[in-house]
Amino acid sequence: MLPEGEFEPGSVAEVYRLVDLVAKKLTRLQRQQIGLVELTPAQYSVLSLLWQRDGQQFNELASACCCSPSTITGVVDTLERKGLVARESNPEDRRSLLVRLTDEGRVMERATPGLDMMFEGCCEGLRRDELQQLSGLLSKLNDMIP
Amino acid sequence: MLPEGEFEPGSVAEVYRLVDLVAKKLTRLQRQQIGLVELTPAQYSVLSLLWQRDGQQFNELASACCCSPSTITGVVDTLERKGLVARESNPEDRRSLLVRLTDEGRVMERATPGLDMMFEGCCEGLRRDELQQLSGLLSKLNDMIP
DNA sequence: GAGATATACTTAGGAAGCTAATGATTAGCA
DNA sequence: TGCTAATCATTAGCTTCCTAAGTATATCTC
Repeated sequence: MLPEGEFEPGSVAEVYRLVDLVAKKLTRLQRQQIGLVELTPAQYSVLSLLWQRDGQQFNELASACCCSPSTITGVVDTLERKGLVARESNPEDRRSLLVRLTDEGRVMERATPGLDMMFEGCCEGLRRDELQQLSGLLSKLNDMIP
Repeated sequence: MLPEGEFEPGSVAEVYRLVDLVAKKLTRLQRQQIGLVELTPAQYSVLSLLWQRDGQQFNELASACCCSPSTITGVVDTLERKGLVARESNPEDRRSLLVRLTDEGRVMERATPGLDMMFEGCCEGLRRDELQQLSGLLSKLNDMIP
């Protein structure tokens, strides 16, 4: 949620405005696609992490998703209600729980379009090398922000 | 909320992951600063738009913030409760309302650090020309997404 | 001018996001 | 060993965000 102010060109504030806008637009596109299988972006993110590696702790999921642990509690609640995921006690540390996919949650992967599919054709005006450059700069910026 | 998957380098999906991460991190920084004057990022965005031009319609604010009109209804409700903003009927179109700053809302501008201030020093590792390049690429990408 | 269509805001209901505080468990250290 | 501090998940209370449906007003079309 950012205003279209006049910013010093090349300032971080200007970059923030654009980054925020682009993120919101892409999320909106993603929401449309993902909605076809009754998932929200947040649910998709958590499932994706589990498809990569099943059985993760709440704090792992939170830091990967860049949100607070209490948010993950809520998303996992919803996914559990849908029967896609289950809480399991962690034998190594009784403070923590592991989130694990159910059979249904595992099957879901095949029914769900990947991110690349969702964004296909949405920015054909950007050349390959421009996308890579963008990727590189964003990655560098990302590493610098605490 | 994005997983750290393995992505084809230079794909839109990879750019999305990074854009989303950077946006969240910067918003988190912003929230800390803005919290000192009891504002949320969404409230700050709406106030910023009004500081630039007072008396805007809900749909203008919504499209500038890239969110739905009903979200603006909620944010304006909160700002109104705080006495920073007021609803005013629009003489030109009786369907719409104008959001206008109160005196208190106007004064707020001087008490609030600008975006540039908030992000100062958060990415000194990025050169001036890199920031401008990033800005340019993001802007180009932004124009291509519906 | 009357009816259909479009636009502007609100409401309802739900999900996602935050912070701060709580309860349980573990780790550090004196 | 035993006390303190840190960590993990949850809860409570709010704000923000969405979609879909509702109400009021404008506009278009015949």
